[in-house]
Amino acid sequence: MAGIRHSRQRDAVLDELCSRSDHPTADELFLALRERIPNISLATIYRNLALLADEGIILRLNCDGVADHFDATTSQHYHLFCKKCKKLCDIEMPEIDMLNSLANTHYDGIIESHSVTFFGICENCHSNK
Amino acid sequence: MAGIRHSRQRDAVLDELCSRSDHPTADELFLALRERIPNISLATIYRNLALLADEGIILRLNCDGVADHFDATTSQHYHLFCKKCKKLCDIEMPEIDMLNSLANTHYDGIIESHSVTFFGICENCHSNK
DNA sequence: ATAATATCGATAATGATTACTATTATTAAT
DNA sequence: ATTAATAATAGTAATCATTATCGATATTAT
Repeated sequence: MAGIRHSRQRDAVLDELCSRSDHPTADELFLALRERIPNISLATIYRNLALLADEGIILRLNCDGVADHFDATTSQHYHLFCKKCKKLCDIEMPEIDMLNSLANTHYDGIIESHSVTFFGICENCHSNK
Repeated sequence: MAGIRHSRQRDAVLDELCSRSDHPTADELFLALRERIPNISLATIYRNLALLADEGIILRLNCDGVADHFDATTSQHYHLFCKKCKKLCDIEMPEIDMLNSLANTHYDGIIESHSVTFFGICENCHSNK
């Protein structure tokens, strides 16, 4: 929150995102936030999510085709996209640093970072089977 | 091409994609293909790319926010998104099988596959520095 | 050659996201 | 606390990638 202005709407966006463990889309946040702030605009949600993501305060999760999801947990973790419930779930595991160096041994460019998404079945769907 | 019908347009889409080493978007293919087939429709490109991807004949590459890219090389390789030229480049390296098993040791669901994208600077941009 | 079926081109529709604008709120400086 | 400068808001229009629709045309199995 370094040097970022505060507004009721901006604070509410971050607050709502921090309070949930799922990874809502802008539209899902919109539905939740209009309970508190009835006339909040969807554009305001998008604007603030973009700003917070640019500042590194939240994460923007891009999962193919569908709307972006957002995550207030910026500490190291990975995500799994469950093919049953179609949700993004957290996988807490240390960063796989060797991926970058491994790629570098096969490539003459500069590998700076990577993004990994796992696919399969989440804990919930698996245990409720 | 098991059991798939052929048409001038469909063959041309696959042909064009196979002939290039970049990873064009539907629109980029559209621009190239209308040289050969002046009245080809953008919808036809999209329709055939979707079909070919569903059949596993080509790959759909989803890179955040922007239009999907397509790749006729389905053999194992990874991609790097170059922050200088903003292009997707191939990284030829064997599949990192241990990623799935590593994730499984940290997670109680079922990890079936993963997708990795690297970020950095491609060979071209790096050597032309 | 014919009938059944898939594909085509053209374009409208959709869904996610961004841009625009007049109004309102927040901040920094008096 | 007032004020001036600046940023954020709501509401909505616009954009961009992609998909759906539909009547006309092409492809395939018979």
